[in-house]
Amino acid sequence: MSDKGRPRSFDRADALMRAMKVFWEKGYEGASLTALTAAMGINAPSLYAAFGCKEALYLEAMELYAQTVGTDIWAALETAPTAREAVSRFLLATAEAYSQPGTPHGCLIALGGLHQAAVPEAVCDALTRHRMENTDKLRQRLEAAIAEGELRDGVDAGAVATFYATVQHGMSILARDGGSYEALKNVADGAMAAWGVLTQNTVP
Amino acid sequence: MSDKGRPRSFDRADALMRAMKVFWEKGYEGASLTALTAAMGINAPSLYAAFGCKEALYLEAMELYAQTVGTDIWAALETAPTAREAVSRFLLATAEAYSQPGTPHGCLIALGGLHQAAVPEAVCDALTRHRMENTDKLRQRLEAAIAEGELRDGVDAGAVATFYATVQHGMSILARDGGSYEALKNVADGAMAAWGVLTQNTVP
DNA sequence: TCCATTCTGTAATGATCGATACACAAAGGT
DNA sequence: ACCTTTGTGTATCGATCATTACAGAATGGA
Repeated sequence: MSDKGRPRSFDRADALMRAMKVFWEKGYEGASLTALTAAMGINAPSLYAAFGCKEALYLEAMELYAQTVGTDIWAALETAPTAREAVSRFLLATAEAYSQPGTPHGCLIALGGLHQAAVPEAVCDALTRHRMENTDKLRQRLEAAIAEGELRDGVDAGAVATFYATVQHGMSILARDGGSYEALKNVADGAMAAWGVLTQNTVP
Repeated sequence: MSDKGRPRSFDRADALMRAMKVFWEKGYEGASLTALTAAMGINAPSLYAAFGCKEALYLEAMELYAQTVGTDIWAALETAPTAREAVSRFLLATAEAYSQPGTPHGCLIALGGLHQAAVPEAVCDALTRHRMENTDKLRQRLEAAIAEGELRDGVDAGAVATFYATVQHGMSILARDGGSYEALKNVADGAMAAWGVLTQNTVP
């Protein structure tokens, strides 16, 4: 029913990926329609026909980021045999991703929507929600480790998860400031240095 | 020589403080001239006569932030008797400042200029430089501790400083996401949990 | 008192923003 | 071949952005 009319002359998925990179580098407010259409190789009306509006395009780009770049980073959480290894690999994957040449440094989601006034409410909310969900993934992995007996019963999984998520967010800023892979790895190692003490603490 | 002509009808320092709060909450790009002049209680020509342009106003506001809010946070570095206590107090002061009711959450400097394209180059550079200088303050305190014998000779002061600065940057994002004082303190405690291991490591 | 100087408020500047009106092109269905 | 439907390119929309012309108001100095 929808294969009538003139066919689209560009690859929607490819255009979305290009838009994602622009948003990643410049942020929502820094990515002008002019910059977006130039990078996507299309004109404004095509963008609006295919994606709705800038806000909707951003939300799609954010999801694409989460499902491509994000997946690389978070995959370790589910494949590593122990929680400690999972968090360690997660941080090292972060260090690697954030210093990857050819892509913007730091995380689209961590660095986006930090100034409410500069961004539509829905975008700000979606970004905050994503950050929360990521913290939650860490927490769930830690809780699984408690259930499996790797970690002591009573370890505050939420607190530990918040700590590692926060370190990762800081790594985005470090990456934006030009921090090298070594600098990022150093932070990852530093955070893992807290593991022993953190997983000894119990909820009071 | 300059007390000729019609006197200024507003308090420049007060207006700058109000502008600082707007930039703090909204960021450079989110703070429109309309919002700035409204908060400052003056009209655009008065703003331009007193501060030059938006970019110059931002740079002044940033310096004011560093010398007021910033000083509260960094004071501990110089007053605490040991480096460990200095860093610990620094992180706790951060947790307190970033959750202070009545002020925007998180740090103006940590959260500013993270998207180059959305901000004048000079602003972006000044913010990055400030973040670097802050890391340097930590490093210098750690090096002093090495010189004094508190820390082992060979501890990588730069690496430890980068770790704690990065954690603090992450705390700004946590604060923006509504993280409570308890959540922020929890991160501070987590970072301090790494102290023992970090200060055992030596440069290879 | 009159002038030079500086500030204030109104109102407007050109530039850029996100978003579209419109006419034409390219496809399928009949 | 014709109609319907949808995408494309040009050119433009009103809104908002940062910035400023301009005329009047308020001061000190002559």
